[in-house]
Amino acid sequence: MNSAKHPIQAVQRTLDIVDVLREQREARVTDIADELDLSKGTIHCHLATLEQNGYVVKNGQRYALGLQFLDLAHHAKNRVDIYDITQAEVDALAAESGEMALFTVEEHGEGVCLYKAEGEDAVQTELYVGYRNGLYHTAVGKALLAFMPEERREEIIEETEFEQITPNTITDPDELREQLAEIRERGIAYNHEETIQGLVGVGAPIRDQDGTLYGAVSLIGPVSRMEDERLTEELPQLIRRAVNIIEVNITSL
Amino acid sequence: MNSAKHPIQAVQRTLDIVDVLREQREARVTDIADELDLSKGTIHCHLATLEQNGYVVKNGQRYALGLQFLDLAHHAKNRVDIYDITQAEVDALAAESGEMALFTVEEHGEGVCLYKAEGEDAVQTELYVGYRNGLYHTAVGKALLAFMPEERREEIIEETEFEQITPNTITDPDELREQLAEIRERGIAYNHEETIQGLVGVGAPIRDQDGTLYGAVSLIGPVSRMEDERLTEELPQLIRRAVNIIEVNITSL
DNA sequence: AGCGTTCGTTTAACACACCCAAACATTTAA
DNA sequence: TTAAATGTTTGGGTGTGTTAAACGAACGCT
Repeated sequence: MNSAKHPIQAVQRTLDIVDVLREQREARVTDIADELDLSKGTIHCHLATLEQNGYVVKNGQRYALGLQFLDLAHHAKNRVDIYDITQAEVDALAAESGEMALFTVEEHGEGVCLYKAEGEDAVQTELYVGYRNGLYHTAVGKALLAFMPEERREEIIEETEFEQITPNTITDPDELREQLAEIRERGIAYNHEETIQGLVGVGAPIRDQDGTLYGAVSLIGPVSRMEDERLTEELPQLIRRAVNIIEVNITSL
Repeated sequence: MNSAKHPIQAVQRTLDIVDVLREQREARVTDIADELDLSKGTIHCHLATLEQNGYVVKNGQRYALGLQFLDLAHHAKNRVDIYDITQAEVDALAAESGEMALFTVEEHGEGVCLYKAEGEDAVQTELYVGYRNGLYHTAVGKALLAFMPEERREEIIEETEFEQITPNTITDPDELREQLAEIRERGIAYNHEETIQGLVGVGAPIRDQDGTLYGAVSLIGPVSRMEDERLTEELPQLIRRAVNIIEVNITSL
């Protein structure tokens, strides 16, 4: 009996091994065997298979993720049609504002950063291309939630485990729903130190004429620079302009 | 009897499926089943396992690579210690020269592009981060070959299948060995339209004091701009400076 | 040097997990 | 409404992945 509830064991083991390598950067056969509670022989076979395919490299006894994943990442990214167009505009946003600019899409109910550009004064964060975030506590996330089909939104909110990351993080589904309604009216979403203390974000969704949601862009920076009319006027204006250019270009795809 | 010669079948199948998705961007169960000559049920189970882990997404009937690979790519990249340092210098190279600048490392006997930066007049190529190239026909590739341990070099040359990509491509192992000796003396490697007609490259290796090879950087541009003393003096000078800065920084790791 | 430890790798055999074919469900086309 | 083509589920047989144990290689130690 195989189905979604019964994943293929051998494949799942391989993915678990990959996950260990992702977290550890380097690991030996024994380390992984201990970690996953499997025999050394098993781990060895899996690693050999992965290595043959370029997904794993070994120097001496240490195994690590292979660069073949870069190729897959490239192809996964280019599946998103608007990637190229958006990249240029996010660069522009970063340059104009001096802050860090991000392009994020939704996948499996989470936000995935697809591109980031650093302006001159950009904050340094651990955020990287591929980083996954809960949608409920970021500017892009709320922008995405606000403008996706209601059905999908409720599905995601239902499955979300709200976590109090900072004092400002929204942990009540109904409070979130209220904010999302406001965002739909305003067209702009904010993150008031809900993810990291001292960090504020402004974001907006990217949609085509039919209202189909493609992703969202945002600017993030320190609370000291993100206040008053810069936060309520200047930056939203920059973002609106960028989103507009992207949306115009969607039609010509 | 399991060993490197007998990879785990189920895992290999999953990797084959991923490979199909890489090439096709989108595929249905039946497409993949036909392509790999496996039953639909089998493909379905594999895809379900991959989807549960975020490595595959499906809209309707169509399956595609998931963005989880971006995360793995990030971690695979950051395994290369000098990535951060090099990135900044490659950016500088691109800005100073106006051409396209690349950072490449060797893996499994091939060159893998880890970072690219586009100068103002940069040529547009299909080359992307993660792109794999034969070492024998690129500037970075020859720079890597020239300065790696002789044993490894011969091992790679032995396994290489030389292909006449352009009229200028080197297809004779001994001719390659001669060029590599010159490159070792000069410290600079060239690609004279050996990969793409009209495209010229200049590259140099990155090494530490012990002579350990870390990777190589290069500038590539149209033959019309890559001639005379710009090719023999100006660009090599830029590259030497960049490499030097990187090499100095290696010590402080 | 020689021993002991600690790895990775190989081996053979058994349990069971994967694959298939076919039935079912679901969508698309006519 | 019917028909065709697709995704999904099922159960059973076989070939395969797992394991434990033995082997070999590479250290570090006294």
